[in-house]
Amino acid sequence: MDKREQILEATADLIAEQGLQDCPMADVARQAGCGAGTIYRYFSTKDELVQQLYLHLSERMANSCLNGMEQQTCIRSRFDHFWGNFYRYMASHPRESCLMDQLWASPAICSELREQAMQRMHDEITLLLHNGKREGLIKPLADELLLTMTFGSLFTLVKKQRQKPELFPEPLNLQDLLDMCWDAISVHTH
Amino acid sequence: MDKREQILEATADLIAEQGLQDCPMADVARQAGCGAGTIYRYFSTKDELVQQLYLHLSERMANSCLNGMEQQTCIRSRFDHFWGNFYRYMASHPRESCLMDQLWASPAICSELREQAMQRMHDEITLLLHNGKREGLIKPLADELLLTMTFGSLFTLVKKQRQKPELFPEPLNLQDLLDMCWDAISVHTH
DNA sequence: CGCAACAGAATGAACGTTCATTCCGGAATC
DNA sequence: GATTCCGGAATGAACGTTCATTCTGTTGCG
Repeated sequence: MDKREQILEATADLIAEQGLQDCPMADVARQAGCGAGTIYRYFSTKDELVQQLYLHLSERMANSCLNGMEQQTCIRSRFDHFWGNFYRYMASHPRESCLMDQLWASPAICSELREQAMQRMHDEITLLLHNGKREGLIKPLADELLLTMTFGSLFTLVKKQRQKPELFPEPLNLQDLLDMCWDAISVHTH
Repeated sequence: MDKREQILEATADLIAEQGLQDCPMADVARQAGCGAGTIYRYFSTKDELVQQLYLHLSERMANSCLNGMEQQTCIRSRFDHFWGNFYRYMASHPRESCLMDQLWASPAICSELREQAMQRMHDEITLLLHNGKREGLIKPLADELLLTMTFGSLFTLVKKQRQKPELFPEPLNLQDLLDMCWDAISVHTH
């Protein structure tokens, strides 16, 4: 049993349930099944604990998103594969999605840390967009813009589904979502 | 000079600058130019202060978004007008955008409050989508889905521009953004 | 025994809230 | 007009609580 891991898990559970601003160390300790002091053997500070949790989560999310990418060759399937991975991971991991939501909006995570954690995903998608633009499939707009539009819409959608599931009585069709994202950034020939 | 307004403004400034979790009442009082106790003459609790601030902001945002809508007739111009209003308001009000970002992700704002504040905007856009679908211009998908995709992409984009302006060296073309959003939800005839 | 890991009580700083007091403007009285 | 009185708005020091962090004693292992 890895104490460090247990503490990270406990923190994740608590933040997802009670929110970032209502997550006392005493509760983390209880949930992790250890004393309050023990936490400080693994993390020097509460801030560091939260930051490490963020890195831990990002790593797992990036792995999910990149999983199987090497097998995809055509631009559109790479696009669908990547963002499909992203959506499925988020939708099937409400705890992680809830955490990301809170951590992403919090000043507790500085922007350097945010970038570092997203680097691999960012590189992958930038390459994809670059190739797509060269082939004339994708609109000749800034990478950051194309990326943010796609990411933002899927991320916000997952969040809304989590917060108010009754607004989405029947399960969404993943392909519909990917089509919407693709239509947003792709060139339409008439 | 309206004290209540002053306190709301001070709270807005502080949350935008220092974050929701670093906004002590003592600081609010100092920024508002009044004693700490005075705040409690206008708001029974810190939570209520934050909630009232949220309502205050939502009201102004909704007014901006709906401004001039009655003059637009065709679906596409209504769409562009509404989301153009939204984007321009957010992009030109970084403080408000930053606040919305934090308040929207916070458990301090319960979902009833969130809905109440957004009702007018929600109704307007739902009607638009409904008409668009009837005319065969818009994909026959759930309103909530179409709405969230558009909202999420623009909101996330504004947020990213605010957090890392250096990623967007030249100003974005609003029409490009609206085209992307429209392409995402509209039917493409070949 | 020696040493590291651990638990949980103790500590003190930070913060939301309260409340006794002060301040201020406008009636009321002469 | 001058003076007194009064209500409620405003104040900020003080209080009690919460919470991150530290301290101290204990356990378990070599």
